[in-house]
Amino acid sequence: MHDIKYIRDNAGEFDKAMARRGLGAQSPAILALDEERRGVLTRLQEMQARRNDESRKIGEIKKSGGDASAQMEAVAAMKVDMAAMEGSVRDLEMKQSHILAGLPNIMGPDVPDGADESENVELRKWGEIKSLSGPDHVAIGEGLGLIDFETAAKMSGARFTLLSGPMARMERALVQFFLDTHTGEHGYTEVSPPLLVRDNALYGTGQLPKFSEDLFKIKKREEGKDKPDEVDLETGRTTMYARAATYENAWLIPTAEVPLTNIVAEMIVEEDTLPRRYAAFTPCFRSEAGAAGKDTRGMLRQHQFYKVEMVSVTAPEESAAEHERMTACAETVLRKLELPFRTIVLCSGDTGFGATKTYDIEVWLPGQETYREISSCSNCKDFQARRMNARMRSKGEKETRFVHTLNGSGVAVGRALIAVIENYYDQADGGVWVPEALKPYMGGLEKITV
RNA sequence: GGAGGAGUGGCAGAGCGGUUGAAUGCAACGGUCUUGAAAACCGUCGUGGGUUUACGCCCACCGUGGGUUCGAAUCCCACCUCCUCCGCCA
Repeated sequence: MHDIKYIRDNAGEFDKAMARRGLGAQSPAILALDEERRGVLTRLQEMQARRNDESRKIGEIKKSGGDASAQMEAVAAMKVDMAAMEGSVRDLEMKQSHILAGLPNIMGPDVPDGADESENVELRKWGEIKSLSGPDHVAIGEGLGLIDFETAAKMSGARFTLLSGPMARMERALVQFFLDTHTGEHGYTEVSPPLLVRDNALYGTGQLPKFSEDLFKIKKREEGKDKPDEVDLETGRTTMYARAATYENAWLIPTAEVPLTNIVAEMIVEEDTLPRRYAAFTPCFRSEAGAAGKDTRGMLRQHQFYKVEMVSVTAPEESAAEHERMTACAETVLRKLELPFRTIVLCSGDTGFGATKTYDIEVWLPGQETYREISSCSNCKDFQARRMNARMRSKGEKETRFVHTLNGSGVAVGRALIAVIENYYDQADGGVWVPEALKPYMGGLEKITV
């Protein structure tokens, strides 16, 4: 959400920032609307002031036993005009906030210009690539009989995976390792948040209203429709989305960023309790509506995956440094896993809606002979805070300021599993070595073999 | 699912339909006192918005949205949320 005052005072700057997002000049329309809104508002308020005055007089007249019917009639006559103006103000306000809520965040000056992901800029590389190429996780996992896409598809459709045995355990081991590292060494507080959230939470982090098609929604069962007994006995199909009759219109979280960031929604936090650092392990649900046909092989892009997420809430002055720190925290777990990675800064065309600046960490995948995203760390500054009204107060200060929020994967568990499988593959026997860091979580197992 | 209760400022908690934006307490801030601090005392102290060069003036906000009224925190309706008890349940 953008500050209309900022746009009023910095229309040129604002339009330049939107131009970097590939948008035309936004301020003329916004400012015209704003002016109209304020014009009507001022006239309405003048009328309200007059009404209040008259009403007060009526009260006085009546108290002293006089006849106030003339005044009462006059005020009653004003009501028609006032109602119209109220409607018009509300209308204009809604139009305005609709426009403002739909515009992306202003990017940092140090974000490189570029049209798409091909123009992202590599910042650093780490690790020795031991296998430049090799079988992908699908071949390896199916060879071991521990990754099963067909069975998952049977019950759930495309973009689901079923892991079993030591492969399932390794996924859990990654989760444990990531969380233990971030809570034990990086100062994050572990959180186990709700996975179903309301509209306003998703609005706060910026997924709504623009990106609803990327999400899964729990729909209320309509009375008389979608009943469990309406399952078609021949096909076994039903149109029912959920049986939770008491819970309606919730969304499955696409990332723990949503519940974690919303912890501070509607709050005024004392500055000395900042930074707040939260880490959570959660499933993530994404419809992948815009990715049809993309990454269809394997478990790289799923409707459901696990992720350990980091969220920081900081004072405005601290967010840039926190961004670097958070990215380093994500890199650390990859270092400990000895997985080769590179860190890039996303160019203007690839930076997400709510971010001012985003670092992606990409891990080397021998099966694809390329680096693929495994973490994304963004500084949203006050963009989300404004939307969710998350503020802070400094010691001794009276006024509040919006906090800055940051989020980053620490890291995506499914993709980390892919990276381990492919980078620790032993072509001699088709097995997968267990990374040193994961051994404590694998009961000391050295290697996954047939 | 059934039956009740409640939503007011940073927090707690009052509030006959007519200067109530809202008592009181706590917290916070400024000051007096003190070597310093505490205590005590005095004072300040909600948010958002419009307008003004400025002092200021004005408007809105007591869960949300409607309604009644000349006038609503206060009355009516709907909704949302939270709490308690019962039932069911991992």
